[in-house]
Amino acid sequence: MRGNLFAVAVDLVILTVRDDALSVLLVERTAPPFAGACALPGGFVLPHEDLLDTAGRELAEKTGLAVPGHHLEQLAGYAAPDRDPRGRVLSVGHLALVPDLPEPARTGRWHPVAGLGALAFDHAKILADGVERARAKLEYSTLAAAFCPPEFTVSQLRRVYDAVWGTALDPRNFQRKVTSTPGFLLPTEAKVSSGRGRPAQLFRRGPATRLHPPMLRDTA
Amino acid sequence: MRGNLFAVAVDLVILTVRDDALSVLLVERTAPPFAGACALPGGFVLPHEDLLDTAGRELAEKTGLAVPGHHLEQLAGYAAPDRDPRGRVLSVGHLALVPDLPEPARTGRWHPVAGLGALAFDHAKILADGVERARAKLEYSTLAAAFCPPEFTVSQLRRVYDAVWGTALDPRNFQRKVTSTPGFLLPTEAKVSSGRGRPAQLFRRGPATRLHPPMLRDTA
DNA sequence: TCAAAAGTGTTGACCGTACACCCATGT
DNA sequence: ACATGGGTGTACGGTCAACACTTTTGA
Repeated sequence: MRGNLFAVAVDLVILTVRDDALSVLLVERTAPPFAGACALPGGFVLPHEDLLDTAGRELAEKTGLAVPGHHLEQLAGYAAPDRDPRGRVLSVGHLALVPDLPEPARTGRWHPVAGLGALAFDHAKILADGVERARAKLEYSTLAAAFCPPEFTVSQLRRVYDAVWGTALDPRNFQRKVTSTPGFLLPTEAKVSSGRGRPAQLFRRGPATRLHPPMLRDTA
Repeated sequence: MRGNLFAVAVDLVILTVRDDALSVLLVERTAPPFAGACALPGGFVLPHEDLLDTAGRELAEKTGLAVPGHHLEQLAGYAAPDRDPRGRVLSVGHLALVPDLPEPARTGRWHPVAGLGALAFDHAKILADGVERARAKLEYSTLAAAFCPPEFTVSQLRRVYDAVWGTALDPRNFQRKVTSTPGFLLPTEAKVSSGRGRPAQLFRRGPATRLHPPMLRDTA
């Protein structure tokens, strides 16, 4: 078998919406290269693991979140010859969408993706790809609900769209759109009053995964 | 640097439309494992290469096509621990869309993707992902033209959609849709008469890359 | 009573589908 | 003349953006 050998790592773009801002979990590097810089959390693939296993393990280690029930998908492979000064490392980027959490226990901090500084390695590129994937997927899937807690209101869901897209969607049309898509939102008995105004119906995620027709984002 | 080492390969899903059938270029394996079985063309990443370099080199070797001017994109990484009996091999699948060619010179043969037998390794999965990606991209991009020769008619383009999607789109509405999308098709001076009927206008690919609004495929 | 947020009704514009119809060519 | 495929016109129906309007709460 010809070909030189690579170390294979998995890096995670873990996104959430905090304070109406799309945010990513970053860790600070303590060892060279790029010591002191921010980086995506990640790690090497162990002998018995498939890529998604490694990604799920890293997600659990960094956030305490179990993989089933949280969205995790592969983004792409990154293998530029000089991307790691230590040698030939191929990294497989992954995208995770999680609800807003208390500050993660172990390591890492949330950073709004807007106005972020330089990142270690080619992680800025991986992050950009992840953000772009997330933006695109909200259009034609029900994935926005992955950013919400188990029970949420239509307003919370709309704030997710507005944060990810930088839009200001019309609350009335948005309401009709999502509630009239079969299987997107399951109504619960409960209502919740968030300070002012009429209390909102609480919903759970439904079984639907595709959004037909898609949500349009040009209402910037 | 911890982690065990991988050999890294690139496998190509090279699709075309031949005789109104979506077809893929496959090579027959001569050496074990899977000797005698069909497989996607591919090869190992060389020391100085990035992934797309390797994919472009393989595409040129197998089809004689130059990379600039032909669509080539990464699909995903595949790294199940037991996917190659020789050891730990990570393969990065790539998707190429090419016009109908004379039977490729060196090696490999075109096979319609419908009713294909078993493939070596996990190549059936990679192929399925590539086909699905191609199907999805025709909806919202002008990529269908990548399956056509430099000059083509609206009918040829429609046959691409029908072959990839298994649809029978309405020729009249299709015509209006593609000709009214700015930058999709550039009219040329020439017309061509394909045996019977009124000669058709010849077009070239335009600069547009997105299709807005998307082409819909439910007219099965 | 007022402000604010949740939710419903309605209208006009746009787009996709379906299909009638005309155009240009080979036999 | 006729069949065949290229291309245009048009009417119907669905969806979306915009916005008036009602409902339900806290202050």
